[in-house]
This record gives sequence, C-alpha cells and structure tokens, in this order.
Amino acid sequence: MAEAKAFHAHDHTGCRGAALAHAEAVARDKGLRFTPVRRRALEILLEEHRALGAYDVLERLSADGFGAQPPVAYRALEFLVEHGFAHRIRRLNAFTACAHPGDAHAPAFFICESCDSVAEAPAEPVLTALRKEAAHIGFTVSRMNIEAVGTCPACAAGSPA
Amino acid sequence: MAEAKAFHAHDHTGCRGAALAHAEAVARDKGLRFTPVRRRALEILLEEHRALGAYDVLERLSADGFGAQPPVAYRALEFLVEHGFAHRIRRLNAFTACAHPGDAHAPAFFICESCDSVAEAPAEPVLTALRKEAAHIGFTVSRMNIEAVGTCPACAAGSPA
DNA sequence: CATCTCTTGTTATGTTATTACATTTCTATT
DNA sequence: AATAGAAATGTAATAACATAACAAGAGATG
Repeated sequence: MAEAKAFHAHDHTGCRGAALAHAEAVARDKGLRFTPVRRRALEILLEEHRALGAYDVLERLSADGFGAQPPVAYRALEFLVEHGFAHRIRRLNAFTACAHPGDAHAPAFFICESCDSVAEAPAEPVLTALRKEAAHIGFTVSRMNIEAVGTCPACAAGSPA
Repeated sequence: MAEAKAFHAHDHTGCRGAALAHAEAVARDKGLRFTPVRRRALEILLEEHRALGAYDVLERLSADGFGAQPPVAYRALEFLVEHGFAHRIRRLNAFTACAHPGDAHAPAFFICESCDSVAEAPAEPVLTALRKEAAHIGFTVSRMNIEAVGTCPACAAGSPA
C-alpha cells in the first residue's frame, strides 16, 4: 500500500516529474487539453507539500505571464481537481497536488495544525464505512471529502517542518 | 442507533424543543452562558434542516434586534460549534444545528446536491477507519470533517424537498 | 462596590470565489 | 487551406465569506 509521503523524506524532484508525466499521459488518453496554464498550475502545486490557496497559485501564474485575475487560477485548479490531478482541501480553502495519481481515489487528508503540512492517504476502509452509512439512510454518494486535523509525526517529535 | 432524520418526516417542533432543552441543560452543567443571541442563533439553525450561511443567520439575528455586523453571527455560531450544538459544513461554508445532541460526536454529513438538504449521521466506523489510517502514518487526529455530496432519497425518488 | 472577565456591538478590512462577457485558440470538417 | 463550432483564456466587476481591533456593557467574585 502507498504511504503518505509528505511526512517523510523522499525523492521530491522525482515525484514531481512522475506526477506531471502521469497527468500528460492521462490527458492524452482521455483527449483532455493539458494546456500551459493548467500544466504550470500543477507544477506550482507540486512544488510544495502543502496546500496552496487559489490566490497563491494565481500570484505565481501571473508572475509567469498568465492572466492575473482570479478565474485564471480557479479554472486551472478546477480542471486539475476534476481530473484527479489535484485535490481541494475545504478546511483550508486550498488546493494540493494529488499524491497518489492513478490510484483509485478516496483520499483522506491529514492536516497538521502546527506546521500546515498536508498528507494524503488512500482511505478505502473509510470510504467503505461511509458508503455503508449512506446506504443506511438511502443516500447515494457521488463525491466526498474526508479531512482530519491534528499533529503530524515531525511536530509531535518536536521538530516542526 | 439514531437515524439521519432530515430525510424523513418527523416531529420537527419536537426536535427543536429537545435540542434547545438539551443545550440549556449542557450550558447549566458546564457553566456556559447560553445568552439570547446564542440561543436565538441555535433556534434559527433549528428552523431548517439545511445548512445556513453565517450571513443568513446574521440577517435573521439582526431582524430580531441583535447586532447587524458579521462578528455577531460568527461568534454565536462559533460558540454553538465549539460546544457541539451545531456543526460547520466546510463544503457549503455553512452551519447546521446538531441533529444528535448528546451523542458521542464523529458525525458525517450527507449533502444533497439537488435540494441542498443536509443529513447528519453518526459515523463511528468511519472515525475508527480514519484513526487507523492516521496511526499508520504517525498522525494524531484531533478533529475531522467528513462530508459526502450526492443525492438524497427524496430527490432520487423524484420528489425534491 | 471595585474589579476582572466575558460578551456584545461596531468599524474597518481582509480573503475567497463567481458572474459576465470579449477574445483567442483549438479541432473537426469541408 | 478555409471555416464554423467548441473550448479555453483574459479581464472587469462584484459577490460571498471571514476576521482583526477596539469600545462599551453585563455578570461574576472578592
């Protein structure tokens, strides 16, 4: 099973390249247009293992010569989220690159309240439990978000990121 | 086990009264000040089985003679959430009265994308599954929100609320 | 009744997100 | 290659959500 990498040292440059390559491959397969803004937006998210606000992304995009108005960022981010290349963290009003591209998707997010890092972990058992509750009340789930706030291992150990 | 009532006919006046009575009792026990604004804010939330935005609540509060500025609503709502009398639905930027006051709290929310109703269901199994994932990556969970978007039974049956 | 704390009210501002519309770019088809 | 339709982008304007900072009032405690 894939681990939540954000809390551990890893080949960061590699994970960036892989995510981009994956997005490109998926786009080709599905006939999506992985345009420059969209690509750049994903790169921006991949540059950090924390969630970025739409306006943070916008700032960087416009610094790179793209439009400077909010919809530029929101549209690019919406595209990334819609196709599973990124996720939206409601609790933070922010976005983060998908850490497990290609996996079946029912991710849970673990947000450290001390250092703001965000880890994404696959959460099939959580999803299963939730679907069961839903079935119980006759509700059909189409999307969901599962977000936990707490303390990451590094901060618990006294060495905040 | 308690059911998600929002999707079924029930004694609505009764559930309102019970929730208020419960809040009063808890406040007495814990020495909280269940002041007029706070009480009225809870009543307002109880008047609907859907989530209300802070500004919706504010509008009603100020119509009742309370202050007309955002902090009035945000503070009252914060109090209610902090003490478990209400919940915040991040996905909707909105608040809803707690449907299971007194129960141990790890609620999941089911949001109907067709009629905007929100059901709250106890979700201990979900919580358990999530804690297990968290333990796996060394993360300590302090709070969480679990929100599912989909279709409620009534809307699925073609009779949106 | 003096004081301390909590709560409320208000002003001002900060942050996040969307609507609407003009323009350009891409794609498919001729 | 020309062109019509669809998708994407850029921009302006504004809507919706949320908080900081401070003054004034209400309740508890000694």
